[in-house]
Amino acid sequence: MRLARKPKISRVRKARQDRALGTVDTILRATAHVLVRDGYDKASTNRIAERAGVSIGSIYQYFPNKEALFGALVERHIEEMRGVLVSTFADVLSKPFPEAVRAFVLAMIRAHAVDPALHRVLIEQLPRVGSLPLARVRDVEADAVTLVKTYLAHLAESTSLVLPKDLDVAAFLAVTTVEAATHKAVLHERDLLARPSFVDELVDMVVRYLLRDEAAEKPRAPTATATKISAPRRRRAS
Amino acid sequence: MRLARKPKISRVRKARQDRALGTVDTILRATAHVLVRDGYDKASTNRIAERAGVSIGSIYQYFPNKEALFGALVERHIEEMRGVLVSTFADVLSKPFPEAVRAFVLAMIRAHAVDPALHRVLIEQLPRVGSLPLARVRDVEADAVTLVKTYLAHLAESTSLVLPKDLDVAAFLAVTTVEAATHKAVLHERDLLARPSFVDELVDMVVRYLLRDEAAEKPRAPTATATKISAPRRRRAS
Amino acid sequence: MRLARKPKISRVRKARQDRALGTVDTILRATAHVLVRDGYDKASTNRIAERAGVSIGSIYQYFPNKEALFGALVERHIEEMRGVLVSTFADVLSKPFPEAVRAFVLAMIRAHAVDPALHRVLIEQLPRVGSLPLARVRDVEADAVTLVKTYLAHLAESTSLVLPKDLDVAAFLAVTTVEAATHKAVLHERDLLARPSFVDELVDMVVRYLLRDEAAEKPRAPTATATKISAPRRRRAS
Amino acid sequence: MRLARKPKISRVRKARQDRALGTVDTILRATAHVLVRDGYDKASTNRIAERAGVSIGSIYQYFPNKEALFGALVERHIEEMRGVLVSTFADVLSKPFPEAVRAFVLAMIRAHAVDPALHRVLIEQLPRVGSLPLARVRDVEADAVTLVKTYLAHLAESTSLVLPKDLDVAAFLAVTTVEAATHKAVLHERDLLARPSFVDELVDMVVRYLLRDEAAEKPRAPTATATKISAPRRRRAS
DNA sequence: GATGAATGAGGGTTCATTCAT
DNA sequence: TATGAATGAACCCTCATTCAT
Repeated sequence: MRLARKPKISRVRKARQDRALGTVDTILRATAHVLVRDGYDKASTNRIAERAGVSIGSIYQYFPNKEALFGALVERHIEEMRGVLVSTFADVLSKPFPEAVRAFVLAMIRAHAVDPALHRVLIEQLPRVGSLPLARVRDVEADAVTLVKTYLAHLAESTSLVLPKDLDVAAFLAVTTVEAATHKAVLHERDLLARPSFVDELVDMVVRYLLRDEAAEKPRAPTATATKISAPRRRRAS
Repeated sequence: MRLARKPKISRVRKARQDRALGTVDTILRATAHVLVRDGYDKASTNRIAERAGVSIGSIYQYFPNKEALFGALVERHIEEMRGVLVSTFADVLSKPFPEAVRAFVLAMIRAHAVDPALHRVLIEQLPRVGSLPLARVRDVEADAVTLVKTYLAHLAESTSLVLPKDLDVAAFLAVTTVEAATHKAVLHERDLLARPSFVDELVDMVVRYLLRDEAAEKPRAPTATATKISAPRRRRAS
Repeated sequence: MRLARKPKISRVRKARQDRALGTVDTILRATAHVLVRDGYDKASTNRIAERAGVSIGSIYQYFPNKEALFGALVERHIEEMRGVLVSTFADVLSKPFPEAVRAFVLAMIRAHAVDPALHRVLIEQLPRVGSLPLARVRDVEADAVTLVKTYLAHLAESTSLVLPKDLDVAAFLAVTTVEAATHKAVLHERDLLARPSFVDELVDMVVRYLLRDEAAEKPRAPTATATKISAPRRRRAS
Repeated sequence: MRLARKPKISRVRKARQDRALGTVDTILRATAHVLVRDGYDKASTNRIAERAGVSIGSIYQYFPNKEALFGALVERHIEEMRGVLVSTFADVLSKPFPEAVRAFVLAMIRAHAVDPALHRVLIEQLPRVGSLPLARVRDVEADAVTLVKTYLAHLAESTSLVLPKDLDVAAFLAVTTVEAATHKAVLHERDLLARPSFVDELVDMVVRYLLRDEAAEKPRAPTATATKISAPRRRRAS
């Protein structure tokens, strides 16, 4: 007979560790932990409360329901990722093109590295029926697309670079490509990700795509470095 | 004991419609329908049975449990997509390079167009904890990567085309890019997808990436295939 | 996906073996087999039908419902046991007392040996809520008690044997003791049952109880061995 | 979601009655009640919860599953019976033999009288497939057999009493006989049980069996204990 | 008769949520 | 505020029974 015994010793200790943190934070951490450890299906509110070292009632003190709880976690995770992205974007804009792309790629990788395990459960297991996780991710991606498009439009106007004509599509492809490659690599192809060529190739791909070279027509254009240099030069030469 | 069952006219009519189809097929269709209409969390076996116009027992006559039911649906969907892909791949191999890429892209779009709504729920909502759904999708993608890599290796040997050095990464990027762009466009960016430039740009991106032109340096290198010609011109002269 | 495949080859073969038997008999055998092999909880009508090599419909052709099916099996088993008992009882009546007891004990053991495995499931697992198994067993035991009582009464009248005064209780105790000891030994104490002393002791117990010795009054009655000998001698001494 | 719950007056009142008792106790009582009233097959967890005046969830708060629930009930019942038995056994050991037997028989009757109706369902209807109910009963009986055997061995050594040679069988028969007779009488033959002769006869049977009188052969053998004396003497003088 | 696909009431169990303390 | 026992709708699944063929 299993009576409700509570040898919650370890639980209590764990909870104490987080004592400094607010209860909300403790709950959110526990949510992430349980989600990663046990998967979405097993992540019941009771289990989360247990892990957090608080009573189930306390969860409902701060979150109206389970969806809101997961929503807050998603929001928080997305914001962390966005933070990494944004802090990088800042100086991306001022860099010469190929370097900007590389910075963008690295930022994306860094963003995905914030908490890959959590990211994975969030993306793969959370029910996306409501408007929760995936929708928020899409929002972020949409933001990125807009940003990139703006950046490209700016480039096109202020430099002589030759860019794809349909900037909507171009920005979409650039962002989608970098995000998808990064995402898949971080989650499922760690060995590919580890190769130096991974970033190089990904950057190369995006640069080659976005940057159309006029150089072909002007064979002698001496470019110091491969990618970086050629690009600028290419623009509306004629 | 089964007493007078309530008429449930629509249910009966629905059932009669599908009478010609096997029960298994009816159930699978209902599963897809409910999944798309109500989302995974609401797709209970009882709801599916109701939609199928069969009793809950009939589902368990053909599927040992719910997971197997969804598994069968995933399998079926994946096979349909794979069918589209494979039937296209056949002649891809014999085509000159850029056309091969275009064929590949179109095949991927067509594959995703088989049942986009279902594809979406399957990808986004099915719990990927078991081994079924996502794993199967990854299998297919892994197959695609292998195929592409083989194809590229073959190209590199039998032609004078210059390809990326790290073919593992190259194949991964090519497949991931095309799949991701296609997937996202089909599911969430129908207006981008509708533009003629979408395919053009996607093809362009992949071709520009995979194909490095030596022609610039070796103007006379006359390559028979169309492949060489278009791309070549692009690269940096110096 | 588990479709209703029917590689019922072995099933069919099994069924053929019983082809000579009537369908009812085949079903009853299958019922016993499944009951013994899988236990009551797993003995579903479908499983029984499968084992019998007939369709589930055929069972309902011959038995109105599951209870009736098990009822028939119980009836049959009880009758077999009763047959063994009765055929023994016939000559018990004419035997001198201690031998009669021994014959009775042996008959009981033989009766329980008819199909111990089946007997066990029937006794231990069949729901006795209705009036089915246990009730029938009790009927048989009640019959036995009556028989024994009659026998004892007859003995008391026609001989000078001294018997317990309360023949109701005496008969009850005698039958209960022999049945219980036999039952438990056959089902759970095979090693005790195998000892020669088992039967000897059981017979001894009953004889000592039923037969009160006049010897006490006749101190010199020299009995060679303790139990065995004293008893016989006791017989119609007067 | 829990909307306005229906009054269910009796349920509430019943619940209030037991409010003092722990929920576990209430559930266990309800289980026993339903088991006795409706039989095992009808004793669904929902029915038990209803009877207990608690929600079905409360059952699962304290018992991991249905088997554990019944297991706890069996355990509890067995312990109660064992308690009665043990408290009696204490002074059995110090008593002269026939009185010890009588005490044993009375203890067994008292033990079976703890809750005969429950005892009956537990013994007759609980599926003994798992390891719980029947196994536990057998454990108790095995303990009794061991105890009795030890007691007899002690007697044989420390007194001049003549006992059966095979003490394994003797102890088995003694315990089985007393248990079976008691069990059947309590459950199905209340009128026999009510007769004073019932206990007398049962005690008589066991004593006669276990105790072999040397007195016959050795008239003068004066045995201190009451045992020897009573037995012989018992026979009808006339 | 025989078949077996289909039926659906009902069983055990889970877990988000409430509320008296 | 915090607690956690209690709640009960709903889920997945089983299986005795039916009936059109």
